[in-house]
Amino acid sequence: MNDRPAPSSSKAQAIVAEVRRRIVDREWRQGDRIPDEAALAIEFGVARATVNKALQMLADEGLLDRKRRAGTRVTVNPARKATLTIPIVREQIEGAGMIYHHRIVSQKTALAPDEVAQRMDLPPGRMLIHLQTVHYGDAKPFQVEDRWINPVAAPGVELVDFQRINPNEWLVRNFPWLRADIEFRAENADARDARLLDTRQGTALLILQRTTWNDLGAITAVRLAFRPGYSLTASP
Amino acid sequence: MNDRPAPSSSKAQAIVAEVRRRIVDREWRQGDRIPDEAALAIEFGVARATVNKALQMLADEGLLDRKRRAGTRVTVNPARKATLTIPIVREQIEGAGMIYHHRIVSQKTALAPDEVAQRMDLPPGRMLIHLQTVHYGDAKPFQVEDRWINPVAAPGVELVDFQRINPNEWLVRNFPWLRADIEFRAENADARDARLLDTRQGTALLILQRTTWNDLGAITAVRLAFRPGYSLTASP
DNA sequence: GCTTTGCTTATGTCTAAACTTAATTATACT
DNA sequence: AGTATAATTAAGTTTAGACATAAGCAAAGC
Repeated sequence: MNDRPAPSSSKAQAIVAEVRRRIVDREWRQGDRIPDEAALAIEFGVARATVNKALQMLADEGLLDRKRRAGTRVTVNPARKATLTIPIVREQIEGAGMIYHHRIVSQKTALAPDEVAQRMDLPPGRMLIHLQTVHYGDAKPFQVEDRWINPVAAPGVELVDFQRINPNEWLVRNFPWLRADIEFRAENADARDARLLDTRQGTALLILQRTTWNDLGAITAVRLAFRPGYSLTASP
Repeated sequence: MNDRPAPSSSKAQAIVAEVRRRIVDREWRQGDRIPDEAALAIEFGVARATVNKALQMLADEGLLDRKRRAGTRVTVNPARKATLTIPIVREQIEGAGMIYHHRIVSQKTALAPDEVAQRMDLPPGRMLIHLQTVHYGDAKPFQVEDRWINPVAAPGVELVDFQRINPNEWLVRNFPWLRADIEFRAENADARDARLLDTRQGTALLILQRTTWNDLGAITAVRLAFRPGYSLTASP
């Protein structure tokens, strides 16, 4: 129900819960300065480091604002954060109890279009691998993937048989990334999307667009179009 | 470019960076067990607690898997996490240098429809406040909000003048929540969406649906429809 | 062979104490 | 008054040491 790391029962967790309660019950109002770490340490009978850990968690969550010397305040307008897990398609499909398979619709080496080169911070004129893949769950199309891979940052990509392992899994297993851009959007299905996803042109699709980099430059830029009606869940 | 909490320069941060480098450079491969905290503490010349902090950060990020006694391993299939900040509409619009205003299209007390009652975990037959709002940036529609508010969990809601303060801001400032459900979806604009967002019926819209609870029960359930073409950015 | 039991180990958590650093407040100076 | 400077404070970080706990391992028992 709350943060990931938390193994539920620990002094720090208990403090997190209690502070959260005080905020929700409005004992501590938005903008209020709360007692300092030393005071809370005495109140809860723990070391200051433990209070520090608890308050840091709440600050990461966006519920508290902390500044050196100025103290800790309850965030006034918490622009709350949500964490979303971007799963591996296959695991997602199999996790839902369906049979997974994928199909490479097209694979070729091609000049990066301007739009792609720009997204990947590459000079124009680079040759990239272009892959189009459909992922199926129980033989029904689940996701359409349009991917460009940079062989400079992902050496060996030319030799992979993507019929056997899908492009995402191969990349994820072989090229951890340092930085990524992730973007969500809604788009009306074009003719190709519609055909591959077995739906009508114009249907609203959830689009995830992601570009990843390692120390050698952009690894890959991908556009994922989910099947109509798909919804993505985020946890606060 | 990386984690939120990080104050950039600290021993723990340096360790995070170095471990990340070793993973990216494949000195430590996926599935490999890495040296234990004690060994890394000696290697980096710091206390074990410092190594622990650094490795915890990387584990939270999903790059490492840690288990008691079993040691720490590089995650095999990192289902990476992304954080998205759900901003206050007004701040978002003003932050983009536009003039913000909102318009309450309708406000009434009404019986919760089944679908809404279910989403809010409420027994059927509850009276809720139903609000429809359009948020504008420079007089162009930016977001359409369809909201149900539970007066039991948000007492005082009946007395608020939502022409003056928009529903979201009032709620956020007065009723911090404990738990939330957040969901993203794409939908084709219906007639009402199209009219309010000044677009054509059928246009693909990004939809954010969110329900929040405090200790008194569900506070509010809201469906936000963003203007066509809007994209949401997440950071890893 | 299979299961149980206990030992061992790596991480998880906490503590007390120290030092660092940003930011506020007070003070002295112009 | 306005500005520069120093003192103070609260959070940020680190350390060394301790104990807790889950999980792997091996020996003993069935």
